[in-house]
Amino acid sequence: MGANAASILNQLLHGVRRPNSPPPGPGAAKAVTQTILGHLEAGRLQEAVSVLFASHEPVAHSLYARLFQLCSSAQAALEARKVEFHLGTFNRTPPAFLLNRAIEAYGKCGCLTDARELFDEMHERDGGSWNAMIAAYVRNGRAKKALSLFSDMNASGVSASEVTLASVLGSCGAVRELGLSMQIHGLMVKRAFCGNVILGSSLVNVYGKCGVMDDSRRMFDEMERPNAVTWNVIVRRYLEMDDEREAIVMFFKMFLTDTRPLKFTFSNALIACSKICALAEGMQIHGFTIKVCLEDDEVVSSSLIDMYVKCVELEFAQKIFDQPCAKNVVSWTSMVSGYALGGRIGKARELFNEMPERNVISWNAMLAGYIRSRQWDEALNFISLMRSSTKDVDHVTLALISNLCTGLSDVFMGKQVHGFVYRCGLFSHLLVSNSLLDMYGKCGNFRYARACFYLMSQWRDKVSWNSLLTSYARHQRSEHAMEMFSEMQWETMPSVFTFGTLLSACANISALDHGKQIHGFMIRRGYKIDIVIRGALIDMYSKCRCIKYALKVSMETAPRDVVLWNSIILGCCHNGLGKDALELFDVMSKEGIQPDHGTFQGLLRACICEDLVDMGGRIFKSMTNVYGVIPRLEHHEQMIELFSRAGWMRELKKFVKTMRIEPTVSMLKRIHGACQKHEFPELGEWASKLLAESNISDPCER
DNA sequence: AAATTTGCCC
Repeated sequence: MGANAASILNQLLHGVRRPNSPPPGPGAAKAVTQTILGHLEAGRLQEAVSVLFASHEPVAHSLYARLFQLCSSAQAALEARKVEFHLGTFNRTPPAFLLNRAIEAYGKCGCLTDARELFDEMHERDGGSWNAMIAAYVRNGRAKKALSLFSDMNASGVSASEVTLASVLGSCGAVRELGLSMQIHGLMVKRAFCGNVILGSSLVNVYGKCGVMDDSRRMFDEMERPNAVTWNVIVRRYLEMDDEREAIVMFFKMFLTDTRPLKFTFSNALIACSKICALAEGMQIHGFTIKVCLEDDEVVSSSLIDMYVKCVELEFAQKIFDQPCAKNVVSWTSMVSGYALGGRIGKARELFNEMPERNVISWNAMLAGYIRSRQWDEALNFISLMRSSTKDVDHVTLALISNLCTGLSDVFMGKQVHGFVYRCGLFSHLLVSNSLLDMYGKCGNFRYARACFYLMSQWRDKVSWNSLLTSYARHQRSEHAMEMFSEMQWETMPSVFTFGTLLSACANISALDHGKQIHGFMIRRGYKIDIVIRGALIDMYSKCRCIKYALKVSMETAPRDVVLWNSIILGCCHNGLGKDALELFDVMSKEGIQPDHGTFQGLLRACICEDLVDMGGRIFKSMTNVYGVIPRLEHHEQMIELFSRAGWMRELKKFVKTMRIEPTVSMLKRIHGACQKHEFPELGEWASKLLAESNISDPCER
């Protein structure tokens, strides 16, 4: 494109230079220069260049240099070409330093072809020419080109200056060129460039980007006077290596020096706090921002709001958000997201509706809220609203819609999402393909799940493996899940997510040895035994009839959440310890944990195995009256089981007749059986009549 | 500077 434009320009130029135009009189050049300077002083670069262009006399080198510089900062490619043409036409061999300025100007304008042509045609290149050309590549994101030119430079015997090395190190960071960076580091030591703070910071940066944080930190510690940029780099690199603690520590260290943090450093440190919910540190940083009068800055206040949102301190976030200067799309989206993911969907939607402008991220934040709180219908409505309000749909939107299909167990809709993803060319996006894989797997469509999994061979990660593994385990294919685990280790490392699933698989097939091996493996390899893993361990040990271990794991350490308690209570029931289960419920209540559906299934199961019919009845009533947990189908089934086993037929009748739900076929069968055993025909006939009717209306249910 | 996939009980 550049060459094409240049050739058109050449034609134009030849038209301008008429051969029979009168020769310029004496003093004409001076007049031209004056006119040009006049235009420049008034900021009219275009006019100045036009005057030069029409003139048939060379001007002073310094004027060319100034024009090139102005073209650079104004990013005026056409003007730069005109100046270069004039320079080349009226100077047989223009000095290298001027041509270097031209290369710089082309680089700044993004005209790499022009820059390179000029560079290649130069008769005499100096170090500056190489620098200018390398910098042009770097500026336009062509890191590999920059590095290959650097190698040409070395081959041609030109020695690199500090300026060159700074550009080159930047490119090394972009393409993770650790080897070359280390060579440059060596060269810097040899040429005593190590005191150069820009080069030092570049090395801290490049080592961090290449993932060798220890080297990055050593370089940082060796630097005598790290500046604000150096500090920013080290904080940022720790953050990107997921070492949020160290990022925060470095930020606080910085505050002990006299260096004033850049506002980006504030936001980097705040992001680190957000990621690990470090509220106390975040609040201290908030204090610092006030101290240096940056709390009103747009970027800093957005970061503060997001920090409070992520630490679930919505009141604090709201307080900052209420300041007029803090309101922009980003902070607004943070607030919506905070309320939405915190379950305060109504408040989130209110705020969303008030937004003066929204982008795709704002829409996604709201949609994520509906899906997180399993409000499927609202999510569907919101999606149609989104489709009619904006053209914006990105990979996150598609992953969210795929999750919605998973929640609805709607493979049909899921396939439509898949088709849409395919047409957008987004299937190779890891987030999207993982969501689709998960959708097929969780819906039990293993043919499609497998197909996705193989198509993803080139880019799948441990999330893909975990997702498929879990889908198998949840569809009663635990052995298959265990086999996949061995296969998985050829490709990626297992994570706590993997072990959570595997332990549950072991529990379901009573594979105590496997379960113990996993437990031991996790301890030996230093995996964190978090609350989910502890729940899975308790479940595994108790289902494998190893209640001693189960109780040991459960009582070892707090905290315990409701799922963990449910595992303990159910675990006791599995081992015939109903009374203990009921006692443990009191301990759970004393810890202030609210029971849920699962808890009551455990308690009713305890009553069944201990024949505590009265107690069961009281517990069932307390669900609605005391705990506000609406009994589900399973609880009704358990009550029927409880009365039937004990032969409490009148109570059974009363319960069945006052149930708020329709009796299922399996309930009717259980009732019918009990009535026969305990000779209670009045209810038995009712049950068999209903069974006969359901056989006609629903032949599939048998 | 904001949204995003995988795990335990029922």
